[in-house]
Amino acid sequence: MESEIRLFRQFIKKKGLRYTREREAVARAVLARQDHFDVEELHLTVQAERPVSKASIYRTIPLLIEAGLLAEVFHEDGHMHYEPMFGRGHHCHLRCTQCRQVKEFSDHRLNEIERDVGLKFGFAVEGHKLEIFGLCPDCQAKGQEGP
Amino acid sequence: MESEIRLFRQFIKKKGLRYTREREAVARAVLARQDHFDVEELHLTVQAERPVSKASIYRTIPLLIEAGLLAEVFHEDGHMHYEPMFGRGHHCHLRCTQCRQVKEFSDHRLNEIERDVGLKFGFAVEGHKLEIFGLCPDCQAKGQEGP
DNA sequence: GTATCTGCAAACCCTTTGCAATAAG
DNA sequence: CTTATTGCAAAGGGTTTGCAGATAC
Repeated sequence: MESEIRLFRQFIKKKGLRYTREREAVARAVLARQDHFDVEELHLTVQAERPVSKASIYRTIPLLIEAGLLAEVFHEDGHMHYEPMFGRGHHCHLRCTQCRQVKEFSDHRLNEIERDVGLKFGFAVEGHKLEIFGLCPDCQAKGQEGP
Repeated sequence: MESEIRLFRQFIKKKGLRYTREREAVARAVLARQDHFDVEELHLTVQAERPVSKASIYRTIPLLIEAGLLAEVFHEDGHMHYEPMFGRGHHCHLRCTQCRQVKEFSDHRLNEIERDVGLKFGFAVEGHKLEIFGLCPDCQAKGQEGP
């Protein structure tokens, strides 16, 4: 984690910005998480270490994304959800449409599809987002026995 | 198109709801489109035939989605974008991150991935959303010659 | 005739922004 | 010291909702 923090500091400095306690606190909170979260949750996590306003959270998020430490996952329930990029390879999401739990997976065939589609349309592909949705085992079971 | 309208009418009736002029106007506007659109554009399209408030557009959208005539595509620029499902097979999107144009494609390997991931996690898969993004040929060219 | 639906306008919620005070370098 | 950054509170913009009048059936 410390190496990512150093990276973030370098990134901030290189842009001619100031490395503030608030920015570091947000970065640390993001790196400490292993799962998806929204701004509300991130704000609470950050608060545990240092009082930082939501405005600053919102202003720091684009920096973390540009620095490669954070990524938008999907917009749901009227707000954006994020995930840390700390030492994790690219992966996709499998979501239960009932209980909303999210599983992660990756599949090499996606790289092939990405390459082929890029070639076909002449695009310089930068990445992809795949989400598969359905009912998880638990919700399938509950669905059968009734409410 | 008339057959889809009939389908929608059946759907509405079966739910014990009322088949109003407004609902039909929104359904017709959706079916008439072949491309992506947002609520603002849909509202304008509907208005051409009949004055319908935005509130009614918003209230009708979930019905059209449930009826299988409409689908959410992605949330961008602070609002949701939709596409008609009128007689079109499932497809995915290739988007230019610069000019925002969207191409459609489909690939059989996605069905395989969907099936395999579902089996691995025990999910009853309902569908997927794949978006590949990158630079379209035009924007690549413009990028090289400078602004 | 009755219950649902519509339009309007206000409410909501997430996100962004203007500004004076504060802190980084 | 100088300029960027913060917190606050207000503004913004998409979406939802309460309510009285209109409409489907």
